[in-house]
Amino acid sequence: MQQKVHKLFADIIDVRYPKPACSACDLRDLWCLPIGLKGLEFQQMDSIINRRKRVKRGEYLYRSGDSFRSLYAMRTGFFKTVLNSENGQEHVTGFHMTGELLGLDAICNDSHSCNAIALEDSEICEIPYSALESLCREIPALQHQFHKIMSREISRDHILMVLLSNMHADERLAAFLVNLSQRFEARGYSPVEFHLRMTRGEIGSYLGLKLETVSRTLSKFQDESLITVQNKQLVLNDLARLRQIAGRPNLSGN
Amino acid sequence: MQQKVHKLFADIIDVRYPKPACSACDLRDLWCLPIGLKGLEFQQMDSIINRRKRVKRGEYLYRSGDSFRSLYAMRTGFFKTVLNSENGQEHVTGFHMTGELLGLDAICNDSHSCNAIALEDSEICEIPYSALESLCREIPALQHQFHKIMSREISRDHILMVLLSNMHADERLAAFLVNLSQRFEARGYSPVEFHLRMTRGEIGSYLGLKLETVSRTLSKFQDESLITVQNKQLVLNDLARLRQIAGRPNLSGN
DNA sequence: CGAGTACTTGAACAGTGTCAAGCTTAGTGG
DNA sequence: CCACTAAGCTTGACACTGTTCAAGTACTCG
Repeated sequence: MQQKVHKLFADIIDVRYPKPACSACDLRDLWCLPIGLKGLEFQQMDSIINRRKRVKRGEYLYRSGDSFRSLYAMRTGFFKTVLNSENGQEHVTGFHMTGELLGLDAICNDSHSCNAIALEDSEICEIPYSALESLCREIPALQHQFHKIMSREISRDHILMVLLSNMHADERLAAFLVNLSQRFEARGYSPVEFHLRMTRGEIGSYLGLKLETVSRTLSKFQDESLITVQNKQLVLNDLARLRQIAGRPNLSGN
Repeated sequence: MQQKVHKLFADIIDVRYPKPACSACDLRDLWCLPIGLKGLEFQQMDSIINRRKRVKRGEYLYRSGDSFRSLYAMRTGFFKTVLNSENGQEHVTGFHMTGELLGLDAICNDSHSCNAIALEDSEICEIPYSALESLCREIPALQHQFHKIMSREISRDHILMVLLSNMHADERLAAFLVNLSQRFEARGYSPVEFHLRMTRGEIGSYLGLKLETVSRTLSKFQDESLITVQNKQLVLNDLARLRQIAGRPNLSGN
């Protein structure tokens, strides 16, 4: 992640590795779990997070079928989640960055239903689920925040469903780029210049398009001077226009 | 709802109208909230459900923008939820029947983001959300069940996203019919003969197809003797084959 | 530096969408 | 109870977006 605009506190907590502390974590400003907690409650939250994992690029955080024990809060890095269907096809259900919670879809089955794969070297806080449920019974603010996070995931998916049913290739791509832009900005990076961590094929899978269509549409945007793209390096030259093409401003919030 | 196979307890609890009792409610066998509760806990659950609503066909249970106070558990009937996007378009995000919980997507915003509209006269248990959160702190089984329900909603949406990105019109339709069949069966109705409560346009909106395509595909299925369709009355003549066309067995479970 | 992966671009094709016309059904009011 | 009307549905012809297949290029990583 280059082009850092605001300095995050990541460095401070890195020295404590491998024991993270929610109280010292900058992700509180995003949508991570501890939003709204106070003094002592942070310590309780810290106490249930037993370790931080490092996941290298290409490695799996969990696989479909793995038994479900923990949720995972992203500290740094970039992930994709992939659902593989019967006929061997893979489908990307999401791209995930700092502050997001992975594994929510596993609660209902007691086992993971998708694969979580790092697209760059990443750090993860493992949150044992049963401990989290216990703590939610003690700390109403944590409980509420957890419910909000699940609810937001549902809302996001509904918006994505609209995108997948109604929108044309260029609208989908524009919405995708605008969404990435917002999310980078919320994390203190440039909203107009960033590095795509996924392949064209992965973008296509996520947006319901073939990789050739993604490639062609990016080329078209470049011809129209909306973006400058060179391999995975991307500059958004006309965010306003991209927003307009996307139609709906938010692909999936945050 | 005709073609009832197993008799439900609906009649028993109807005489108590308007005060429902989870302890006497047959929906426990589905995925409603009180799964796994014991004696006294049922009474606690009953005590927070303050009233049962009747919603007539065509009426709204809630609208996008309404402030969020309660979740709604469906007792009887049939609902659609509709997201309307900026440009005035409507998009059906789900069809909902007995035992399902509506309003989960509203928790994150404190206001509803979609419209819930009855497709037939329905009865609803209103569950004040703050009371539910309180009770979840007291009853671990309820808490866990609530989390499972939200998680399942997320899993479903992911599967629907795969359907919307990858599958052809006939595959979508087949998956849709198989899913309806399963859900009717789980509720004690015939899995092979039922009444569609939604229009072709609503099916199309949900599946990301135009109503003409839905109509054509249904006609095609009929020509191939897979189904018999007359207006909204439907018979599935070859469920196995439909399942095969659908590819993935579950569109959205239960 | 070489091999494999990722990407770009072209041309032909297929599946849905669009537009239009006519038909059926359900609901309303006389 | 029947006639009327609006809404829903079916079907055809045609257009168009995105897919498929293919070939060639450019990266990336060991």
